[in-house]
Amino acid sequence: MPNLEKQKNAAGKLIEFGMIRHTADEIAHRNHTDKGERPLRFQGQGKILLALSQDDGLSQKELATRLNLTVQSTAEFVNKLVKKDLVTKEKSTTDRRKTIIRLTDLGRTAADTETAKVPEFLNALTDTELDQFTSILTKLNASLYDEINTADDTKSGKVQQAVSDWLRDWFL
Amino acid sequence: MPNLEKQKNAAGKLIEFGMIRHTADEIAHRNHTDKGERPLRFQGQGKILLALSQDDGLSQKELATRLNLTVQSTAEFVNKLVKKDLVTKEKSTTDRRKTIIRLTDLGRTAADTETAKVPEFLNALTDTELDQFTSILTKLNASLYDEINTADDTKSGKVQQAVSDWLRDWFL
DNA sequence: CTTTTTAATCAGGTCCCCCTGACTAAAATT
DNA sequence: AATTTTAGTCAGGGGGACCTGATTAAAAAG
Repeated sequence: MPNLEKQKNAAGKLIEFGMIRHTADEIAHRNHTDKGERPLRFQGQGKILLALSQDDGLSQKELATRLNLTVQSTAEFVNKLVKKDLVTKEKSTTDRRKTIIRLTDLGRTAADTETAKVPEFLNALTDTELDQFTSILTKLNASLYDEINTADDTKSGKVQQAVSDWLRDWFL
Repeated sequence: MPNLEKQKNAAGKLIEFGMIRHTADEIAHRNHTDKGERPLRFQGQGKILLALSQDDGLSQKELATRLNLTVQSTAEFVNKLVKKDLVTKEKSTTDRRKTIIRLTDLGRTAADTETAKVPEFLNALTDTELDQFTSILTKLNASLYDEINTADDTKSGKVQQAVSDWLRDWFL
C-alpha cells in the first residue's frame, strides 16, 4: 500500500519531466534545423530504424508484423527512410518477392544516437542515484509489460508479443 | 564524474520506459475507441487543455503566447477542442475582440486524467522508491530547465520563459 | 475622427502517422 | 499447368501539428 501522496508527487514529476523533455527536444532541433535531423521517436520511421538496429536485414513484411503496422504503412516509412539514406532496399535473392531492408551507416548512426546516446541530463545524477533510477525504471517497465499483457485480452495478442520480443532483451 | 556504465544503463531503461509506455498507451486507447478519447499529449490540443487546466479562461492570444504557438494554430486547436466539447469559446464582454476559452466539465476531466491521475504503474514502487524517484526526477527536471535556458541563447527567450512560468509551480 | 494596433478569422500549405482498397509479380500448393 | 497464397506497390484518405499570408472587427492613439 504505497502512500498516495508520494505517488502523486512522483506522478507530477514524471509528467513535468515529459513536458520539459519534449520542450527541450523541440528547442534542440529547432536550433540546428540543418536539414533533416528530426527527433525520430518510437513511431513511424523511428520505429523501423529501432527495429532494424536490433535486427538488421528484415523484410518489409517482417517489419510490419513486428511493429504491428500494415505493410502499406511500413512501405511508406521505409521509402521515406530510403530517401534520407538511412536504410536500403534490396530484393531478396532466395525469394524474389521479398524486399530486404538494411540500415546504412548513416542509419545505424541515427538509430544509435537515439538509443545508446546518454542524454546529457543524466549527468545531473550521482552514481547512487543512477542505480536507484535504473532499478526503479526496471520495476516500472515490468509493471508496464504486465499492464500491456492484461489489458490486451482481446484480439491483439500479437501486439504484446511483438513488443515483448522486441524489447525484452534490448538492453543487457 | 558519474560512472558511464551506470549512465548507459539508466539511459537504456529510460528509453525502454518511453517505448513501453507508448505502446501501453496505444493499446489502452485502442481498446476503448469509444469515439474520441485520444491520448492528448503535450502538443497541439493537449497543450491547450493543460494550459487551461492551470489557468482557465485565457484568451486565444494569451494561450498562443504562453504556448509559443501562432494565433492561427491556437485557433485551430481550440476549434477542434470545441468540437469535442472540451472547451468553450465566448466573446469577452470587456473587450469584444477577445475570445475567452474555458474548459468544460468534460475538458477538465480530460485534462485531469492527463495530469493528476496517478499512473497505475507507480503502484509497483514502494514508498522509499517513490521518494527516490521523485527526487531524481526533480534533479533531472532542473537539469533540463538549464539545458533549455542555455541552448536557448538566440531569439526564443520567450520559449524558456513560457515553459518555466507554465510549469514551475505546476505541482505543489 | 482618422489611423494604427490588436485579436481573430479564413484560406491554403507542409509534413507526419497510419489505414483501406485494388492490383501485380513471384512463390507455394493442388 | 492452374490456382492460391504471399510480398509489395499505387492510389487515396483521415487526422494531427504547425506555419505564412490576407482580411475583418474592435479598441487604442494620435
